Amino acid sequence: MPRLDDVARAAGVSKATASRALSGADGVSPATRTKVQRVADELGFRASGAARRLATGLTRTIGVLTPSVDRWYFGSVLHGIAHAADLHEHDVLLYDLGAFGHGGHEKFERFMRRGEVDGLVTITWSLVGGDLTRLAELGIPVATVGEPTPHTRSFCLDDDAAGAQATEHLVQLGHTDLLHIASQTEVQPFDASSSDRRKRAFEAVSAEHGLRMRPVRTVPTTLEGAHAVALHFLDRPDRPTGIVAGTDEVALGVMLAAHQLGIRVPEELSVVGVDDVPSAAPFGLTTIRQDPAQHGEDVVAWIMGAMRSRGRRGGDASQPDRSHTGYAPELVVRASTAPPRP
Amino acid sequence: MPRLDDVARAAGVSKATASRALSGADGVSPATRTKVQRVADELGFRASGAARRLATGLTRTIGVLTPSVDRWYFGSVLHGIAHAADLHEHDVLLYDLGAFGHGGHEKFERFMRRGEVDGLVTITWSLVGGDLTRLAELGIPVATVGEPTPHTRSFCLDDDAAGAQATEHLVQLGHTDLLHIASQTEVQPFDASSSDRRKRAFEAVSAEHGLRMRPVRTVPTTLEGAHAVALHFLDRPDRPTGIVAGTDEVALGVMLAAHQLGIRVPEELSVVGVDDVPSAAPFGLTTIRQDPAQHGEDVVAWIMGAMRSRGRRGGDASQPDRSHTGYAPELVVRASTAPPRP
DNA sequence: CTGAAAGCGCTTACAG
DNA sequence: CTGAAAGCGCTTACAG
Repeated sequence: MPRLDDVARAAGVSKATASRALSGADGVSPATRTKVQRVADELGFRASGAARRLATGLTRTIGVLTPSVDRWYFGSVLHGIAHAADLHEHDVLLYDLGAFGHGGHEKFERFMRRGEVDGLVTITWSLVGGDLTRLAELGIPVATVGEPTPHTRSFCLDDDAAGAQATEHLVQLGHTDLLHIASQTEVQPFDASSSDRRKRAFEAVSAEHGLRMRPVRTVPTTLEGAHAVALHFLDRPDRPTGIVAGTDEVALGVMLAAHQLGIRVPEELSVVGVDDVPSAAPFGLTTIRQDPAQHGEDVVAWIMGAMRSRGRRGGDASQPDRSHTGYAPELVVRASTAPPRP
Repeated sequence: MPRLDDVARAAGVSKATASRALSGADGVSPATRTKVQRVADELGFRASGAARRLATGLTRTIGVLTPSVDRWYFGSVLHGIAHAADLHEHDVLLYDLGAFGHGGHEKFERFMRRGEVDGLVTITWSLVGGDLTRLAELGIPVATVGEPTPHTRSFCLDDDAAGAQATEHLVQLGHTDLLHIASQTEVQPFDASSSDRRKRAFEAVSAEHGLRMRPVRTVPTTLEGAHAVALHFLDRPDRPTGIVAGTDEVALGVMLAAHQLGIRVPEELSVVGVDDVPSAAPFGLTTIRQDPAQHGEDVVAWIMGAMRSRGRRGGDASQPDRSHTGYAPELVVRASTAPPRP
């Protein structure tokens, strides 16, 4: 593996000049730059990342802390992050924390001990407020996607609007007897999780329109979990005419249970979800769309900007940016919702 | 941020001793070690990874090259990798290559240019043989999960056995008219992709039992893609009595299409998949189970072992291990398969 | 525009 | 068991 020194020697310049020529720094004559670059290519030179890190203090890496990678939302955010990081020539270091309390916290501590990154994004649900505070004190840009938080910059769907929009869609269709099925949050990070905010929006709209107030059901946050529970509480004559599910997975599980119980959707039961996962369309699920991959791209763009401004002002100059971006929900009407039957 | 030097001074020892005490190297008196550790804790010392990398040449990082993170198989493998890497105190660097030809190759080149890892796992479909050869020459342990390959160590489901088992299950039930629906492989990396091998096994079993030979259909590898295509070719009187789908996503898409066309499963159509995704159970899908997270854990375990033996023998001593591990498939019978109606 | 030199913060023979 | 010193391979003031 050739070193910078080899390139410099072969090009007949000093290490300093070779370094500048290769890094694109200015103050190098065009001729010299071209020559150094050619020699570097010929030799197959690849600068040592470790040496560069040590010299510059920059890792060119952004860290991701997530509770899961094998679920649609998290995978999509991660995809967006990876894509955007690549555009900025940054690597992504993945910390898959797993469920909180199931080894997640030890993994978090390990990150604190040895994770070396220039910027960090945490995908919600794995962290509590105290953790986020510690991260925010790391001296690097930190952002959260999936939940608004007072401790860091944050990005996510406007859950209040999403919950309201889903509920209002059914009210508009004429429903007066609705049930909200919330998906379980494994950890309660801040004052209100996404799930909580969607629930409250449902309740507010229900109250506003004077709907029958049924107690909210909370189910596991997977299709199979929601399905198992729905099989029980749907199988009774006094069931509602419409269901607002906290997520598409839950909605799909409910639809499947309804189908298996011989309850026709939407004739006898309307169902609306939140997410617009890829399988929502073939199942004809009416839902509220969000685009997590876009959120992932946006969070990286913000981190890159924040890194630049910190660099410029030499550190802890101004207050860190802890603003929140809420994405507007978009109702997608399909075949799972209709007016209630008289 | 305190440096090793600060710890050493505060503990009244040299940097060398402090380093040895902290790293757990032997040749340090117990008293000294304890003292150094205590001082390090008090000061909140965290060794610089960059400096350590430069001095040792080890990154304590393993790289993952994958075509996707937001699909069940890839997410699960990644989850297993992350978990096992954590156990070994290694970080994971994620390269989400995306579909080959859609920017995937440029990302691969970027990895070759600046990815610094001690071991590498590539999850199939994103790489072609030439790429794998280059990776194998990197001088670090490289393994592939998802496809057997001659270029590296590899791990995956025994696709031949899986395809045969699925087909034989339907034959055993009495079916003689089957259709295989294969999922599309975006790139054809080696001589036979998973999809190809499942297909060939289907054909071999069909021939062996003298079944009607229908041409294999190939569909997109998502539920929604398979669903759209199945809507067309299922809607005809001469449809088969049983379908062997290349994956659960495809099988689920087919079941949904059948349902929408008024074809009852399993009374009029049996369907079997491969994977056992979480939603297979609630949908009652008969399938061939595999456990990708386990494959991810195994591949990391192998990498750790390979790193140790390279270290021991100082480099390119013996031939690199390019063996293959095929996992035995496991048939899970549910409600989507039954004897054909007379 | 270019170069000599110091420095980033560790680890590890080598000597004692 | 411990320490002084060299070395890992870059970058970046500083001087010219």
